[in-house]
This record gives sequence, C-alpha cells and structure tokens, in this order.
Amino acid sequence: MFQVVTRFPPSPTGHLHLGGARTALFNWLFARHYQGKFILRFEDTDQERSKPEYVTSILEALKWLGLDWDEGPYFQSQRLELYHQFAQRLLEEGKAYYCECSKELLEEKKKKRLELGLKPGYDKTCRDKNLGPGEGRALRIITPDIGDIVVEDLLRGRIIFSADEIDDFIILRSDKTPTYQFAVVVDDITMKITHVIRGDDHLSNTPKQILIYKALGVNPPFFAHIPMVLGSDGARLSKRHGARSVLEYREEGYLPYALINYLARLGWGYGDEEYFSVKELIEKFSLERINLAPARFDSDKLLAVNTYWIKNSPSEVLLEHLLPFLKDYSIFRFSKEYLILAIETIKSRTKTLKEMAEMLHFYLVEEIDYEENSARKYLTKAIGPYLERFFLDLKDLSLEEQELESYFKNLAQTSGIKLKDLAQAIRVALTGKSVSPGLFEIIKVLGKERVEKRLKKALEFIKNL
RNA sequence: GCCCCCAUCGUCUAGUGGACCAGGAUACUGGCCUCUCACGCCAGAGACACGGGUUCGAAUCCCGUUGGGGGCGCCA
Repeated sequence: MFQVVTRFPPSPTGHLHLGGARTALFNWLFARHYQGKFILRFEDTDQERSKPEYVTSILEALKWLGLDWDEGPYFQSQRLELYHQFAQRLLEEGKAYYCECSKELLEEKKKKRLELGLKPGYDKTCRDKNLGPGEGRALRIITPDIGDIVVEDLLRGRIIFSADEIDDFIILRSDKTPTYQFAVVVDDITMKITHVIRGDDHLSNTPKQILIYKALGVNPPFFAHIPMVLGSDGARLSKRHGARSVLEYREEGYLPYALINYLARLGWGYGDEEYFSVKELIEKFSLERINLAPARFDSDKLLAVNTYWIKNSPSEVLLEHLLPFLKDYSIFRFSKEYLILAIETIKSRTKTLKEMAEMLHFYLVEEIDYEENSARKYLTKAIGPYLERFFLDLKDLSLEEQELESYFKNLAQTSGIKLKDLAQAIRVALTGKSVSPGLFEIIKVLGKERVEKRLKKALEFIKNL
C-alpha cells in the first residue's frame, strides 16, 4: 500500500514565522488528509546561524498550532555520517570531485564572469584535476553540460531547465558538512518522503536536487511548489511585516485554530467557504485547489477570522485558551459556571483573547475602579435617587433578563428619565466603564450580592460629589 | 545580466469556453436594530494588467508586452 509521507524541514536560524507555518500546515494537512505520515526535521547544517533556542521556539510554535508530527524531530547535524556515506558513493562512482578553489578565488571568478555577461556559476576548473580529499577542499557533483532537466511539479506541470543553467555545485563543504541541496535529498530518500511540498523559492533548486537523485540512482519524490506568502506591501516576508514569530500571535490573543484557518486560506480556497475547523481542513484540503500566485499577508483578515472564531467557539474552549491571559486574577475563586457565563456576554464584543481578558476585568475583581470621564458623566447627583431605588428593589427582583428589562423600562417611564441615562449610570456603577456587555446580562451574571455591593459604592460616590 | 514562476475588487479568493453587464469574504461608506459597545441584518462603492490572436463565443486557450515574486552561495 502506498503511504503518503511529507515533511517540514525548518532551519533553526530564526523563529517560525507565518510563511513557514503555512508550509508546515500544508504538509501536515496533506499527510493527515491521506492518513499518511508527517515528519519533522531540523536542517541545522549551518553551524554559524543555527541556534538551539530556535529549535525550542519552533517546536513550541508547532505544538501550539497543533501540527503534530509522527516522526522526528530529526537533526541533520546528527546525521553527518549518513551524508558522508552517500557522498563517498558518488565520489567512487566518479560522479563527484574535490575542488580546491578557495572562497576568495570563487568570489573573484564570479565577479569577473558577471562582468563579462556570463552566468555566475562555477567554471569547473577542478573537475579533471582528480584531486583527493584535503584541507580546504569541497566536494562538487558533476552536472551534465548539455541537455534539459525536467521538473514535474504537481501544481505547475512540467518545467524545463537547461543544463547550462546549473553548475557543478558543492555537496560537501570543506569542513565536511553537507550543503542544503545534498542533505535534503539524502534525508528525503532515507526518510522515504513521497511528497515534497515547499515554497516556490525552492523551484529553481529542484533541478539540482533532481540531478542528485539521478546520480544516486533514486527516483525523486513528487514536488509541489506552493506560492510564497508576501508581506502586506508585496515584498518578501521579513521582520518588518508578518515575519514575526507565530508565538507572537499567541501572545496577542489569537486562537491557534483561527491562525490555521487564516493560513490555510492564504493561497488555498474551497468555493465560497471562509471558515474551516481544523477537521474540515483535513477533509477538504487538496493540492489542486492551491492558487499559484503569491498571497499577501493581511492582518485585518486574520483579525476578522479570529473574531469569528471567538464568537463561534464554545465558551469552555475559549476559557481554556484564555487562562494564560488571566494570570493576574485570582480566578480560582470563581466557579467555572460563572466564568463561562461571563465569557458568553463578551464573546461577540472582542476580537482577541487579550481583549477578552481585558473586558472580563470587572467580572474578576472584588472592587472596581471608575473610569474618570465615565463616572463624571453618568454618576451624577441627578441619577442618585434612581440608583438608590434600584438598590432597594433589587432584593425582590428576578434577575432574568426579560424581567430586568421590563423593570428598568418601567422605572424609566414612571420616573420620566431616559432609560439610556439610567442604564449608563448603572453600567458605570457595575463595570466602571461606559462601554460593556448588555446591562441585563451583566446583572444576571454578577448576581445580587456583587451588584448590591457595587451600587452601594456608587451611591457613596455620588453622595460625596 | 541570465533562468524560473505568477497575474480576477485595496487584500484573500470563486470562476476550469457560453449559466459572469464576474460571485463570496475582509476592509471601507450609508442605513436598520439598540441600555453603551459590539454582534447581526440591509444597501453602496470596488477587479478580469495591456496588446494581439484562436473561437460562433474568452476572465477562462495561445503568443507578446508590462508588472510582481523567486533563483543564480562552502545560506536554507
């Protein structure tokens, strides 16, 4: 039976950003859709730039997103022996050779060739020198001088590269570490990867890798080059725009599955549908529906998707995701029921978990503080008597929203003051702010005891005006 | 400089030769709802890059131009 095997191979030279996360997501969705395997491997052969803390943060980001892997994480730095074996084979079969050109010399040659209007690639100086291994010598693969190299891309069809576009590139550096091109191929072979789904910035590399497969006598996997994610200005993602770590989105209060929903829709569409649960994505994802044009990251749309999921997720689920944002409150003092009812009242009024936590504030503190302007505007001498009225009536009132509503409408009508003014005053008394969830919902959730206490404080405040 | 990829509203997209004077989402504008703020609902404005073909017919197929992106490392 044929089993799909995909992989996500980040290099730990930075945090996981949106582009990388989307690549991981597409590979993961594809594997899950076909009940295949998803492998994680770190491409850390660049010893200069690879940092263990990036490994940690990438792992954490993937876990947060829920992109679980079936194998790995592998580290290329721990597989050096393997690359040497494969390289040795190529050397013995006369498909690779040592090159003694120094970096400086190559740099110079490249400059000259560019000036002459030639291709910048290596000029094959050492190809026939028959050099053995030695200090400062890198191993190059012999590439064909003429002919075409054909890349079959699952999304774009057949792409043809001319052999003279490809030089004898290095597969083993002079320090014996493998280059990217070589390590990926060896890894993808040994890990039995069936589908390579990656950014189309790798498209130009693919013929090189195909040549390695050929030299090794192995059939290449299927390739699918997906369009890249661009910043909002259309330039390549960099620190400036969306290249922030996905963990930053966690800090800002995005739901992981909202981010996934957004990322999936970036370059992929399914009819007119906009919102997908992760489960639906696994069911519906297919490579054929991927767009070929690069997609720009749009923070407004991301926020809208997050807003949608906050509004449409069960409050129990939201509570879980909210916990880290509620660290400053003694939420253990409240029942889960209370917290969930409170969340119910703010779900459709917030865009992020962070905002949610802020809006939850008045539910979670013993004593509220008044916003200065709101208190001045609404907690007036004139409104005092009506607050007192409510305070006195409260103990006999039902807290059902319907009944509260008719109580207040009645009170407003019989006393000739506007419901709006009354409502705003009580709102400030109960929440400290002039903006909050519906008044009747709040009263019901807070309960008589808290409401009484806060009204008392408001009456006190008015008395001292 | 050379090579490769791509091209529908500002953005993400639907659209695979006729059902498209181009649909949805988001953002924007106006209105409704209303105890505040939101949600929601209704309405409006907004795109097939350009030029040639092919065809009875093209957003859809072909070519060119332009524009955007990527690659040409002892980075990945």
